[in-house]
Amino acid sequence: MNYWLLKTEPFTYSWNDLVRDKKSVWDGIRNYQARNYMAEMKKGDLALIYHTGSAKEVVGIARISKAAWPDPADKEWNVVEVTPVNKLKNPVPLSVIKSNMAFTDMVLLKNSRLSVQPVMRAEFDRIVAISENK
DNA sequence: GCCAACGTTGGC
DNA sequence: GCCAACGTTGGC
Repeated sequence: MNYWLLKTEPFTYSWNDLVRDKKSVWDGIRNYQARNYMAEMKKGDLALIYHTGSAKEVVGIARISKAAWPDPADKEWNVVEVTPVNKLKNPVPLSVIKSNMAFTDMVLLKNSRLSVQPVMRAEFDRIVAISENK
């Protein structure tokens, strides 16, 4: 089981949109590194959903409900299907992640522009723990 | 609104 | 193959 983080601009497509839609094809990723990570995703993997822009916080957990397949709009690229699992009890802001030593190696901090990224299980668990203890 | 960091493109 | 120029992302 692998863990991931998916970024989205909430004005474009938010966690609430995902909940409303029940599932969503995660498309429009046009970055080779991100594409490669998408190709590694397996059905059942979990992904943190992170809001960029003015939000800058992890808001929920989604499941990869369908592994990567070529984007019908441009077959050079991949899409996956994601399904919401649960909203975090409290969102975990980037500022908290930045100030916590447990996350110094997190891709979110080291490569802030990557919109699809792997997350260590320990990081994933810590984010969930922080979200519940507030 | 600015700009640092990063990725891509294209001339050489 | 190098790298300057340019474009994009996303935090501040």
